[in-house]
Amino acid sequence: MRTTEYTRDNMVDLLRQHGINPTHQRIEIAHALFSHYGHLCADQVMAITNAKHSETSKATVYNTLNLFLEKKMIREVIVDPSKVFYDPNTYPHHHFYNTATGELTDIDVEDIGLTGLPQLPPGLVTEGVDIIVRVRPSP
Amino acid sequence: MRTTEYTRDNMVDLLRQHGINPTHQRIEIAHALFSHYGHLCADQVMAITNAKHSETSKATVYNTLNLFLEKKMIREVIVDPSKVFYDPNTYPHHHFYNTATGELTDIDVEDIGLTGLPQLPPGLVTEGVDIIVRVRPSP
DNA sequence: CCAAGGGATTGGACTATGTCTAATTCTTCG
DNA sequence: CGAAGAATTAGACATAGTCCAATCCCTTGG
Ligand SMILES: [Mn+2]
Ligand SMILES: [Mn+2]
Ligand SMILES: [Zn+2]
Ligand SMILES: [Zn+2]
Repeated sequence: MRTTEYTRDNMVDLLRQHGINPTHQRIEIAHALFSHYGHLCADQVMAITNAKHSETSKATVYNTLNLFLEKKMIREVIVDPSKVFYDPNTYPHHHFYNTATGELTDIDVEDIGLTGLPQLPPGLVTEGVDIIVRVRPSP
Repeated sequence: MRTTEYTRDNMVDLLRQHGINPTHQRIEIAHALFSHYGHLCADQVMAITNAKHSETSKATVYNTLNLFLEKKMIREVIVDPSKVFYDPNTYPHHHFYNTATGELTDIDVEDIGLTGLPQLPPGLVTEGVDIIVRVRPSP
């Protein structure tokens, strides 16, 4: 449960906390992701940041999203073979994916119990566990 | 545990069992998927079916993979934003995904216990649950 | 204040996966 | 055989994402 206000000033702090130099475009992109608080894909981020009148290029949108990922300020959700979703919620959680509408909904990890994962072969380490529940409108 | 031999004749039966007219190209593609018994992507399927000397076009590879999916003879695994993997194992199961090598490994669903999934909103029905454990070589 | 340097941004070319279409070929069956 | 329908095909097309060299911008030190 988040109560923070997603002002541009707070975005600056957030960027700094992740070791990211807060430039104008980065602040706008962070603001788009966090104020919208949902699961956006790159073209939606681009549309939102360019909605008013400022210009942010496609290259910068992708550069920035990949930088945010690298610095773990956001995470990606891979459920659709044709595009990546970017998720401002980096707290571990899972997803419902509505295959008819493309809508993603969070599932709190507290609720979930997952047991019986096999031992990893030696030399491997777990990066994360993604649970995706694919849903669609009943017929 | 599968013990079937993946001969072309058996592929013909398998295609018929799924209501698919067994043509030369479809038999070859099914054979590639099932004899390799792994998780292949479209370009690998195409490379394998065209390895000897016969010709199967890119359009046919995609047509056929999508037909197999539709008829539920195979399933798709979405873990990499840049390509789909096709899985001849349609028995419910989950996956390890090695993000360094791109390798997918099955996790038997018998082993797994999953509890606490929230109730679905009315009007929605579950299509499937995918658990992906992303792993990488230890540092 | 200016100039230099490094980081950030940019347009546009490029790549890769996947789709579409219209023409062709193959199969089935009377 | 000949017609009809199904399957295959080459190649154009769509689209997400990457790459690159040129430019821009911001900091800093003289
Ligand atoms: Mn991608
Ligand atoms: Mn498998
Ligand atoms: Zn989420
Ligand atoms: Zn599998």
